Amino acid sequence: MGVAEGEPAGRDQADGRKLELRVWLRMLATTKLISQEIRRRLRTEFGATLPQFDLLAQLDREPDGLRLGEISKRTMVTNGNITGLVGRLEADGLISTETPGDDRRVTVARLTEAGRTAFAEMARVHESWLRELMADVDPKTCATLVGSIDQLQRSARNHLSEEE
Amino acid sequence: MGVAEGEPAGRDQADGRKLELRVWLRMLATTKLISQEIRRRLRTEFGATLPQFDLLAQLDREPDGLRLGEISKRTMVTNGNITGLVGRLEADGLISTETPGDDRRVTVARLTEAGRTAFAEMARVHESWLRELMADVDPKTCATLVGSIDQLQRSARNHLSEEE
DNA sequence: TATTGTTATACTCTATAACTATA
DNA sequence: TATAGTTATAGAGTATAACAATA
Repeated sequence: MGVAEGEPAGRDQADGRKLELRVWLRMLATTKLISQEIRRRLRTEFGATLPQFDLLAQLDREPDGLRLGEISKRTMVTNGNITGLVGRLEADGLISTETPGDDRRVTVARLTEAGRTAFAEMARVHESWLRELMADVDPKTCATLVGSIDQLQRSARNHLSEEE
Repeated sequence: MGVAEGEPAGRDQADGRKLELRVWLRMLATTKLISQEIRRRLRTEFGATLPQFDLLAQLDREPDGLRLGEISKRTMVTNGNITGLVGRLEADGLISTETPGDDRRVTVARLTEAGRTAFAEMARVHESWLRELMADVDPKTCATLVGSIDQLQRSARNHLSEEE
């Protein structure tokens, strides 16, 4: 979890047994490092949190809005906590909610015009932060990473506790 | 942030401009997916949290213990919050603290015997979880990932806000 | 009965700043 | 004055479970 691994770099290939652990520890540390920086900047520049940004990003690509349960799945935030997140964003005027159809249990959230405008700017700046933070990464490495991480994500999904 | 990217997979290489963003979003989502699972298991099996596990792991590789400030750096947890973490772990009997030298400002934490035993078991099981979750990942991909993520971490470190 | 979402709760993490004691 | 760590505080995240309304 921590940054320092405290082990020589040369034996990465040799010691295959703990390779998964090494990948995970590095990934966790790196993600923590970057996400702390991104969270800090989101807060100071936009007064937003990462889960809020994530939620807005999901709605931004769905002009018709999303049901709260679907938002919960996509953001990996539990239903009960979506209620609070949506409440805060609605209070800020960035999203609105409605019950669109006949099923009165359903709530759909979507971006307001103000929310769409605000998110566009946030996304633009956010992307530039990532380019900046990853400036020293070889583009080929970058391209490889996308696929490798996808593979990792699929594997993890397949082996979560007892489902599907 | 979210899991679904909602874009066709084929253009990863073509659209180089947003490659950094794509890497980051996938990495964040994957890390969240896995760490939620790991946190859940740590809690149910050992009553521990991820930051606690991280702290214990740092102490496990330092038989002489670590100063709190050093723990703070390695775990990327602020000084003020280390106090609380250390307090909880000490209350559980897993670590002990002392002022070893003449400088009475310094506090060093180290694993107790019980803590070392408990962590050994936690680490063993934790490693098996990772092997399980990453079972479908090609070993070569795994080996590549270690280096790629290291490169990414170094880049991010170099471009954090105004330091070093 | 199952589903959608809300409420309630408890705990932890996260971040900041002011503070104490020591050097 | 600078450093090591503590205390205080505020706000969010995280997880669980019980619950209401609807289907």
